[in-house]
Amino acid sequence: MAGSEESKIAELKREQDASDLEEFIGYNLKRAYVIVQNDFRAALGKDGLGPRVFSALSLVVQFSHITQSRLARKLGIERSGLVAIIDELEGRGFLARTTVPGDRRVQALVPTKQGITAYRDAQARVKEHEDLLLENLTAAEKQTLIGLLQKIRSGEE
Amino acid sequence: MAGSEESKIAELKREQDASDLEEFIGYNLKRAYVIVQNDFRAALGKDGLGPRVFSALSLVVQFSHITQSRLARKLGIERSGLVAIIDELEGRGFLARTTVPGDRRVQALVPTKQGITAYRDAQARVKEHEDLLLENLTAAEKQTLIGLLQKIRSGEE
DNA sequence: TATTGTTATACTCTATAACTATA
DNA sequence: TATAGTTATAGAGTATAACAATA
Repeated sequence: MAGSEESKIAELKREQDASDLEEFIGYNLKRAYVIVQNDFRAALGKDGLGPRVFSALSLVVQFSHITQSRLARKLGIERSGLVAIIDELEGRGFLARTTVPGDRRVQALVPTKQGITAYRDAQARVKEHEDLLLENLTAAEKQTLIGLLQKIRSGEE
Repeated sequence: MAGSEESKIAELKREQDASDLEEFIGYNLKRAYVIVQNDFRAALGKDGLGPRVFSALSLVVQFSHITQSRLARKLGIERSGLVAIIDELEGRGFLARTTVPGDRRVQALVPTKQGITAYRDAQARVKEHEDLLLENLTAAEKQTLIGLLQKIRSGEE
């Protein structure tokens, strides 16, 4: 009877998991990403920073006086797409666009004290949520995962 | 001199990689996903199937006579979002909406011969591209990655 | 000529809500 | 009442192309 029950479960599992799609890295990445992203939004709440805005703020806090062009390159998005993100961060009072003596084209992005505090707070909350979401992964597995994802990313030009 | 050159490279690498963001699974997932997705689109060309449409076709080929509701659930999207995807596949002649005797609400999705052929062809091309893109990962690493991603996915309700 | 920030625009993906026809 | 498919709509996210100011 244990055998028959096992086979029933196995059959169910096969029907659920056997899809060709499961073999594609891309499909698995997408599905996993959606889960983690939803968790991210839950962590920071309805009026909290979105993932893109959070990432931009993170880099501005860490690399004060970075220019928008450099930031866009770091984030892997277009300069034009960054404008709205910086507008939002400036609107929230988390950073300032400052002029740079010697090159009046660029606008160095400088985090405010409030911005730094908000980032530290958000960072802690996202970390906490992510840890809880991924509690069925060991620390070693998480490290392996990050390593493999960065290996994929390392091929980018 | 080798030492000084090494330290310069190390310093550059540190500046590039030291970001807090790199510690987040979500950020790494997103960046890796974008790379693989772009590769996917390159694999199937400008007028080829998009990732979502490919995924839907895959499941219809594999689970013939699946209903739209079941398919949407399998793909993790809303019923309403699936309509345009099925429209496109039907427009390309890759599947047919067929009535089901006994329940006139549902429309069983049946792949055409052309649809099956197109899927097999696309599947092979995507696989080939993905293998090339990820050639710096060993087969074992790819298996590990898929396993870890599915572990994340397994927590979903 | 090239680069920085910007605007305008369009396209993809996705969700929510409401409708219809069935059950 | 509930479900399947559908429509309408809106909001992210992103890219492309063009522009003004500056180098």
